This record gives sequence, C-alpha cells and structure tokens, in this order.
Amino acid sequence: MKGYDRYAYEPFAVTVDLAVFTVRGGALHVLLIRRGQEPYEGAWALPGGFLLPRESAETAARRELAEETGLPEAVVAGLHLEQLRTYSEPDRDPRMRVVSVAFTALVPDLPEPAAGGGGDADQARWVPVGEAAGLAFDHALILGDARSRVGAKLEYTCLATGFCPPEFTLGELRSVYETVWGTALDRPNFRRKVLATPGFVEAVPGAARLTGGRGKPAALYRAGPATALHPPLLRPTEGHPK
Amino acid sequence: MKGYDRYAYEPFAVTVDLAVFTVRGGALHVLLIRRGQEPYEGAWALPGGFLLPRESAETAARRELAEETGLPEAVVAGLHLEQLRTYSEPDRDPRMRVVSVAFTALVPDLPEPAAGGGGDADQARWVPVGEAAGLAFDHALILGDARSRVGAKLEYTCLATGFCPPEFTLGELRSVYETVWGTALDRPNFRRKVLATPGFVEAVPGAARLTGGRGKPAALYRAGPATALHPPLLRPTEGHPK
DNA sequence: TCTTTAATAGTCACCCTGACTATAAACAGG
DNA sequence: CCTGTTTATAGTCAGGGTGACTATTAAAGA
Repeated sequence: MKGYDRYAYEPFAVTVDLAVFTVRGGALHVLLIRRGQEPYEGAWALPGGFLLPRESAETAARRELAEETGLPEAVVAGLHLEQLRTYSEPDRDPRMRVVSVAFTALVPDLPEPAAGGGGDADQARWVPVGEAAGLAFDHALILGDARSRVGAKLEYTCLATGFCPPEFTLGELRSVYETVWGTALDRPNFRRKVLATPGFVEAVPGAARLTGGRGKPAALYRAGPATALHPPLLRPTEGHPK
Repeated sequence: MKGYDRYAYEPFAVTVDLAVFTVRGGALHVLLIRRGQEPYEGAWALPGGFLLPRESAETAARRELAEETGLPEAVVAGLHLEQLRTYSEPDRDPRMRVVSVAFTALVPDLPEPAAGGGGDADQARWVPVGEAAGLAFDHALILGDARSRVGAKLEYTCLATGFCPPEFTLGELRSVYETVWGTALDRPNFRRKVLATPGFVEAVPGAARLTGGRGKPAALYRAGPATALHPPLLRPTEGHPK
C-alpha cells in the first residue's frame, strides 16, 4: 500500500472469467458462449462478467456460473471453484483497461447443453477443448492455463470426483483421469491406488450397478472427505521418465 | 464477457501486494513496511502499490519489488516472482473498493536491511514471519496464504535455490527446507535425494568451501536448469503418515 | 589433545509402483 | 446356446525410492 496517497491511481474495470470443464463422451469439454456484440462479435469466449459493486470475485464467479449453466444455486454452491490467476495485460481488451480474475470449475456431465436458463448469453455450448479455436480476447491463453492447472491438480488432489456424478464407478473415475491426461492407465493399478488412499472414495452400501454397459457390473463409490492425495497419483512419464 | 455492455460496471482501484520471503539466521523472514498515513497509520504492511495506467500486475510487482528492496533492476528481473491470488473482498480497504493482486517472491539473504534505496516507504524491515502480527488490511491473510504456498512449492519445484546465494552448500539448501517447513531433515537422505534429481543442482568445478563454520568443509553447488521435482520431495508426515 | 560439529559414504528393509496374469460377470452376435 | 468381447476385480512379482541408521572424514573450539 506504499504510495497509496501519493500516486494518482487509475480506475480499472474488473471482471471474472470462467473456465468450466466437464468430461463428456471421452473428451474434455469447456463451456463457451458466443459473443453478441463487438468486439469479437460472433466469436466464442469464456463466460464471465463484471463484478457487482459489493461483490468479491469469488461471489461473482459463482453467480456467473449459476447463470451460465442454469444449475440451481444449491448445486453451484457445492461445486469446486478455484481461482486460477489474474490477467491484467494493458491491451487485453481493445476498448478499455480490464483486469480479469480467472476461475476454474469442474462439473459433472450435465444433462442439458446448459445456459438455457437465466443466462443472458447469446448462445452457450460445451465444446471439446481441442476444438476451441479463435477465442475472443486472451481467452485462449486463459483456457490453456486452466487446462494445465486441472491436469496438474488431478495428480495431488481428489478433485477428479468433481467431474463425476454423486455415485460413480471406478471405471468412470479412471476415465476422468485418462480423458484429462490423454493417457491410458492400468486398470488394476489405478484401482489399487485409489482404494489405498484413505478418504478418496467410499463404497456405497447398496448394490452394484447392473446393466450399465458391457462387461461385469462395477461397484459404486462416493467421493470421500479427503481433498489431498498423499502420495500423489502421478501421470505416467509426464516428460520425466520416473 | 457476457453482459459486457449491459451491466453498468463499477471502476475499481487495482493494486499489487508482495509477500517477499528470505531465510535469515534459521528463520523465515518477510519484508514489511511501516505505513506512514491513515488508515492503519504506524501499522506494518506488505509492500505494494497501485498499477500504473499501462502496467500489468506482473510488471508493477517487479517494479515495486525493486523499489522496496533496493536491489538493482537486473537482479530483480531474475528473481522468482509468482502470482499468489487476487483479493477482492468489498471491505478489505476501509476507504474504497480496492482489488489487490498478491505476489510471492523469494530472495537470498540480503546484506542490507533493504529499502534504503528508491523506496518511498516510511520504513522497511525484514521480520520473522512468526512475529508478523497486527498487519494492516487483510495482509495477515495474504501472508498466511503465501507462506502455505511457499511450503507446498518446495515439495515439487526446485525453487528452494531461490533462497540461496548463487553458490551454496547442500547444508544451506537443506536449512532452507528445514526453516520453511519447520522440521528437521535427515542429512544423508536429503543429500541423496537432491543429487539424484537431474538438473536440481550442479557441482561448482572449483574447490570446496573452506573455513566457513564448524565441521568438515562442504562442496559448493549452483542451481541447475530444472524447475520441477519428479518425484517430489515430500515433507515428513505432513499430517499424512506416508 | 579431546570434543563437537558437519559433510559424506554406505547399508538395509519396507513400501509403492509398473507390468503382468488370471478369473468373473455381463453383453453381442451367430 | 455357445462363443467372443468387454469390463471389473484379484493377485503376483521385480525394481526403485525412501526412511532409519551406522560409519568415516575433516574442520573448529575448549
């Protein structure tokens, strides 16, 4: 706060931008909206918006998330939402100086294409991250940073369960890792590792899921109370031959 | 950017705050300045200041760091500086709405008490983190977050060398870990681990340090090109008995 | 000279991990 | 109805990293 009263300070516009991920059909998807006006009219962009006068960035991010996904407030309140970083390059918005606090969120595969509800976005859609090109502003950079962060977080936190419905099989959980990391994991080893981590998942007392797809029916699990993974679940040979 | 032209947006003041750490005499220290005016006049605070009109937060943070520490620009340009997170609670500053982007920096033990140079702070001082109480604004929260981050980063990155002078002994490096983590580490095991990680440190071709302190003279090392630690160097029993 | 301190070398057992094999239980198709 | 495919689950085995520990060397200080 040095110089607080000495420098003339410039007012900035402050926004939040959200990189909302889900796993759908074996591919990592991100929620994008189509811009309805200049600049970048017609281009796809990350959802987001201005902070209201008495809102923190976290509050604004959760509000925007609820508006864009159409999820009920109660559900949104329980979702994993995390500050990524703040983007403040002077020319990131061609009209004026905008500082944006970026967030990352993980949601299970939603039944509807999202954003039919209260959102005032022109159009909203889940897009495979590989196909998200030509994003407005510096949103490609933000998306890249968010993608890296999510991949890294899977290694040493339990938040992969955030991509899963309330009850899931170990196969579904493994497919989250395989989808985000883009690598295949050994089934028995993954199972051993997850079950050996106390508090990561807990078995559902009821029966096993029956005629889901092909193959032997799998047991159902719920997310456990743990948040960190010790020791971590490292992705294979991530450029570093272990 | 949804609603960009729909909501009336409120202008905010944007600042950077810096948690600058160093290891000195077996204790983790943080750089604090004494506030010269209200609010919190006379209280200690993290160094920081407003973004200039065409500055990014990163640029502003590095500029403030140079001003506060009195280090030459060339040195500051090479220091490790990392965004921590953005603090945007509406009432974090009693006068007006201020959004602050917080950064963490690691510096070697500086010869001078710092901030005699170009800084316009009332007074600047290195303070052991344990004795930093009654900080202005939400700076105690920021300091706590920064401290956690630094501790965690030591586990899976090489940035402990950022606390060391250009050439250092393994004992000095180990003392960085012990100081930040507050735990004792086994000497031989630490040595084995560090030397087994390619690119973490590299031996200095010259001779060993001679009459430093007591004990057998130690070999000198430099920071290597690696930035990540695979596998990580986990702190002992960090609540999770491995 | 003897003690203390720190650096360095080396040992050993345990556990985690990756790689792999085997069995069970569903479905698809002929 | 049988067979092949798919997935879940159980289990084995060797190698590597780690924690715990001992031993040796080389300096400073009393």
